[in-house]
Amino acid sequence: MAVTVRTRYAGSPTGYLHIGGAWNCFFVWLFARHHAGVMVIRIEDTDRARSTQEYEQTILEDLRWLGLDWEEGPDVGGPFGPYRQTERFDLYGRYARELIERGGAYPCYCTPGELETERRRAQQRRLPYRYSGRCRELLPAERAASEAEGRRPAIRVRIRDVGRSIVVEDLVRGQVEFSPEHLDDYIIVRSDGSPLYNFANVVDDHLMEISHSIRGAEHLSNTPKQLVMYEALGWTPPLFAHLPVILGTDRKKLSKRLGDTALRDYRRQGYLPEALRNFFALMGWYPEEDREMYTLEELIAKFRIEEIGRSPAVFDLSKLNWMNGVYMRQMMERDSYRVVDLAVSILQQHGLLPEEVTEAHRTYVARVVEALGDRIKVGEDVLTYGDFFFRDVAFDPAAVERYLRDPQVPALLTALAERIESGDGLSRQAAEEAVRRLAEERGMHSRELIHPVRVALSGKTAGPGLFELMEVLGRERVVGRLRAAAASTVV
RNA sequence: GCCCCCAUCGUCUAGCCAGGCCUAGGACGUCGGCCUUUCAAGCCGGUAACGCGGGUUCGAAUCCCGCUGGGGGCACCA
Repeated sequence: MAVTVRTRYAGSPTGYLHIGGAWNCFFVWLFARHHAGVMVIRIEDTDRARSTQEYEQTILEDLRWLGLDWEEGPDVGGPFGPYRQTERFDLYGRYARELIERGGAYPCYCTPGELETERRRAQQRRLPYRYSGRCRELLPAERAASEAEGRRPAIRVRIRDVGRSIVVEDLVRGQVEFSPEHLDDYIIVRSDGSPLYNFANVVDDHLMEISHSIRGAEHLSNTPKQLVMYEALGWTPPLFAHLPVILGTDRKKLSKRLGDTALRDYRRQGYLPEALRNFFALMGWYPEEDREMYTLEELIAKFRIEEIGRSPAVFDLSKLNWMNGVYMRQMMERDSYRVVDLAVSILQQHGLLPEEVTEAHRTYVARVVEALGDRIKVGEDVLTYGDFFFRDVAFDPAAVERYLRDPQVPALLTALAERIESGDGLSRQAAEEAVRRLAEERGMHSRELIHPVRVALSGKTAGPGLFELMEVLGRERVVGRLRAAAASTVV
């Protein structure tokens, strides 16, 4: 039974794609690729108040950046389109009517205000809220009366009549049983005619012939409601797989509100897509017992949805940082131009390089990157360790306090400046020679000179080797900065 | 409150389904050391977990029950 795997990621454009969504989509994608199936992207924008075109764009962009691709979607089209739910409203209307005809749903004329009152009353009595069921068995005359009042009905699915428990067969969780008495008749179409998630999702998954519905565990409790609809419509539901929820350090579900959970922010800070993917693979799943690093091909080959864990996972930033560093070092060796590209874009973001970079700019950045070496774990480290290559020194007060306060420092810096100035050029060998010789002549340990010089030139106590740093900075700037530091510390 | 899910080091997890191979393995972090002009990187070493209580069994991290804890869901959000 060679069933074609068709799976989908359903994103709602109500904000930037966040880490949890990206992770979810990555697993959906791995599954599709492992089974040589079809990956579909569907935009679930039925919440018109919060959805925007811009967000849809950014979600697609971010997924592409992550390295994912899809055969069908709003931007690439496909045989089951459209792939944007707002463009499928007629479909939902049609199946809502069919559902009513089959007795699986009914119009409900209660207004949001009335329902709110019911809800509050239940709350006061400390009872779990359930819909009163007022519109469940309306006579045609009563409907007409409501219509005459100008009421537009919402549509509710009939769930309370299901006399037996509903079992969800979940690929990662096994069988999960829900008793119908805890389920409620649920609104699937708003009074303005727009569908709600649970309904649109069912209609689309069926029409798009989705074979596997892979989504976050927050949807597990929705599943019985959806199963009721599949059955009422006479449809075969897809296979379900509910992925564990990704938690923040506060042990709460990562959400768009929390900030800094947007994939885009990681991109901006200079994280690498390959590192993110590898890191994602280690959340909720572990391809092998004693290994962390995998190529994409390996992940695709090894991916087995049954092996996914069931417990929520905390997003561990420090592990991501480590892994990004590993990939960064690798890239430095194999494709250093990519690190340069990354550095350039980070510098541009911060206004330290113009929009149009010249070959000379790139060459300079390449030298900086080389000097910084594996201190760059994330793109932004170019700034944290090497901003002074691109702008005036911003002195770290603690560094100044520690290394520039000695009264003999200004004279030393001046003396060094003089020697360097009189030499020609400033290779790292020349720099080293000048520094070491001066130290020797003054009868001091070289590090006693090296530290103050580093602070004078970079403003920091940490960074690339001093002599490389001096070479990249060049004679003129080195001399200027040494003098400037000497002058300001005299005070 | 009700429903559902989950439970191994601080974190990601292996082991659990097919109980002994587990004095519980790996990784991140953290701590110490080496290297070193600083910081990284690298190398070496240490730290740290089967939530609790009952069963079942010769034997339980592994199976069963309860408790506790954590998470998710209960919208005319997705």
